[in-house]
Amino acid sequence: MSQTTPQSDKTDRIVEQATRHFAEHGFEATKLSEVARDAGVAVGTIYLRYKSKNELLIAVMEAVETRFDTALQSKHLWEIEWPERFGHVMQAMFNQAAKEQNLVELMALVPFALRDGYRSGTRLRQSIAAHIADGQQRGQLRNDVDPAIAASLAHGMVEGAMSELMANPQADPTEMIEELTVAATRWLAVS
Amino acid sequence: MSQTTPQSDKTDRIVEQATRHFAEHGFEATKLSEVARDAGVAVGTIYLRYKSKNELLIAVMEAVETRFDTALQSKHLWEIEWPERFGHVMQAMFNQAAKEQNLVELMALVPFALRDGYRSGTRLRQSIAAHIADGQQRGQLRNDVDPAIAASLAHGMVEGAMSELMANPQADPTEMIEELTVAATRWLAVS
Amino acid sequence: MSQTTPQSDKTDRIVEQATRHFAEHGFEATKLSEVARDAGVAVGTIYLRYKSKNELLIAVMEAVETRFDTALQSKHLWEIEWPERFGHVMQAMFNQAAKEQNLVELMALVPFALRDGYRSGTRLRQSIAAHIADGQQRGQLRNDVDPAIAASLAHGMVEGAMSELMANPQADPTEMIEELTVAATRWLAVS
Amino acid sequence: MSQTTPQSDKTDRIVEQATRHFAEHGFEATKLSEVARDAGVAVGTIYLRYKSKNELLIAVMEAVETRFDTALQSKHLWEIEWPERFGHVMQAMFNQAAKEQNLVELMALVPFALRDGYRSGTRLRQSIAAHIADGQQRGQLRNDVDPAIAASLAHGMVEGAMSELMANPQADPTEMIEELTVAATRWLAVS
DNA sequence: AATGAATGAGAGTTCATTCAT
DNA sequence: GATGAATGAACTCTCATTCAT
Repeated sequence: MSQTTPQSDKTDRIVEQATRHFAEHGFEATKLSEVARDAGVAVGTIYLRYKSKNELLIAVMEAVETRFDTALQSKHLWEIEWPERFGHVMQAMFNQAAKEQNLVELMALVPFALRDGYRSGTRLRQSIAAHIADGQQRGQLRNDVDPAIAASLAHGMVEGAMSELMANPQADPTEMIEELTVAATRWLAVS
Repeated sequence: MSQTTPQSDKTDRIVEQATRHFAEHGFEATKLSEVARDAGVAVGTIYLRYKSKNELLIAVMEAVETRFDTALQSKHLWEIEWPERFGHVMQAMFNQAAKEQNLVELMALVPFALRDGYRSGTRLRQSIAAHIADGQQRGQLRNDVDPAIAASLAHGMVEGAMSELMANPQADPTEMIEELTVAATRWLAVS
Repeated sequence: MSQTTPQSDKTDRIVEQATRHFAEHGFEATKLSEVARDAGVAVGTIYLRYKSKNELLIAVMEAVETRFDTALQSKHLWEIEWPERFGHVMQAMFNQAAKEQNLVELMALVPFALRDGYRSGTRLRQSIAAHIADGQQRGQLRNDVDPAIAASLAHGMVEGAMSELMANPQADPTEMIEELTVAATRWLAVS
Repeated sequence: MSQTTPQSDKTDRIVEQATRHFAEHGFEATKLSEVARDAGVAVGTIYLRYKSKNELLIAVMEAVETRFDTALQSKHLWEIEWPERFGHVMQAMFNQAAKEQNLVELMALVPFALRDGYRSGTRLRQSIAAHIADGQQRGQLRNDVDPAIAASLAHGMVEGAMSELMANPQADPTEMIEELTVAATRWLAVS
């Protein structure tokens, strides 16, 4: 089903290594020569696919957001009732954030590199907003809250939890997810 | 009353301009030559005070955190009852975050530049945690929540709100603060 | 017969110009930008070959020593009997020293730049010591002198002669070589 | 007899520390701020006495040469007969060179820093030449050698010996002085 | 399409020198 | 005379980007 031409193979390896380097060292400290070396291609090959380092970063960030999105749009998730769904949504975001590790931090960095052309997190917040709107339509979430605003606050809470976890490695992830769920439920569920 | 030696004068201008440049362009894109020029000093003068660009960034971040801290520790704030205090704390953080603009984003960036020696946001989260603990002691906030966790989630929410505001300039700050307050109240106030 | 790839071509020009600049201005006063310009390459090209200015100096010094060495190890020289060989050895060192001009002075400078990793003159002194040992084995030179010590004194004498010649341009090189030869012969030849 | 005003006191300390720093780190790597600090004066004070770093180096080198000179012109030395005097002259130069350590190397460096205005070693070679001329007048040294040339070769030999000693710390100074004396005697003494 | 040697603009940093106090 | 904070020119080194092969 999925075609793997030699080209797409290289593209995949480039994005994979770029993701790793951006996550580990940040944007500026990532050297295209090292990305190329680790991807097993020549520097020039990267430039056949992306016009600049900036564009490569955009491609990486879009891939990250797509993965978040996919996690949030799994059919299974949309079938769960509220407020139980909170736990699952939080868990999904959290899992993804944990996998992507520093890329979550990196997303905050993008605006500096690319004042224009890229607004990180937008798609992600839209997916969360869609979940919340769904809950409102089902009458299971309070409808006195703008889904977009609720989504950005919820997104911020997950990032806050990740941030605490990174600053404080002995914190307990399970406890944090639970607290996230409790907070969201009290705040948004119909009483 | 307040002493202003020529030295401290220059230091102030350097930190002020560095803050502005870091906030507007990020760490790497900030040029010390421009910071110096805008502060009205020579590049070398910066180096009399800070051993490196990294150290200058640390100084800037510490000043930012101090300002947040000061806002959160105003005596007046600590005299307000809960859950009303939520509104004022949120407002205070929000005001400060709005003033510091992109520095909030920058705080997420620091770890890449200075993987060690600096953990941004820690002091700020501790101040919030102190407020929450205070509310618990007064019996006005639920005490089944760890203040440290609650603080990081609350901090995240404010950042999420700021992020939304920057991505979406026609969003209404007043509405966001209100929503922040409502969310925190439902989540943490004793019912 | 002799392969000249574009790369080795550039390397040669870089070393050639670096040699000239180091010799004319010393280590610190040599500007890589000027070396690059005179070699007809970009600064970055130098750094593709040498990790730092220090490494470039080492490469230059090694090339100088190699040239001295080659001059002293010419098969023809080793076939001459003692004490006649003194004249030829002295002449060879002297010619080389005259060609390399200030690089001889530069060799004394290296230790400051590279306290470690490079000991200049060592190979040269070893070559001279080999000649002297050869004369002793043939029974044509006194064998109550340690060849290593004799080599360092002889080497010093040549440098002293060069030094005099540079301080005092109207001195006569031929006379100095003759005097060097006489001194060495009286000192080391079996009577 | 010798007046020690506060000024000359400071001058002495400046030259003393400058000597140490130049000897230990070379010309370029010597920082006037450190010299000043170690001499217990302000940087500006150095500039009240010397117009530039170059001039300070000249002052240091002149002081070094003066010390060598003084050692070679001690009345006692001039009363010794030849060829015995060789041993004492060699010893005197050697002692001084050992004390001044790297300054001997530094003397070779001066020409780069000060292409004009200073020719190092000249006075020293003149003092040696005077000794040799004295031996010739007394009929105790061969007079078929130009004292100036002989002096430069002899000077070179001592530097060669020092150089060997620095490159090869387990070499025996006593043996080297002895060898220096033997060489000079065979070369220059009337048979 | 792929390569990777070459480019060169640009930044952080240092430190001799000055001069107001 | 003495100070030392301030200056700013100048250097080494990096790395995104290009392009001949």
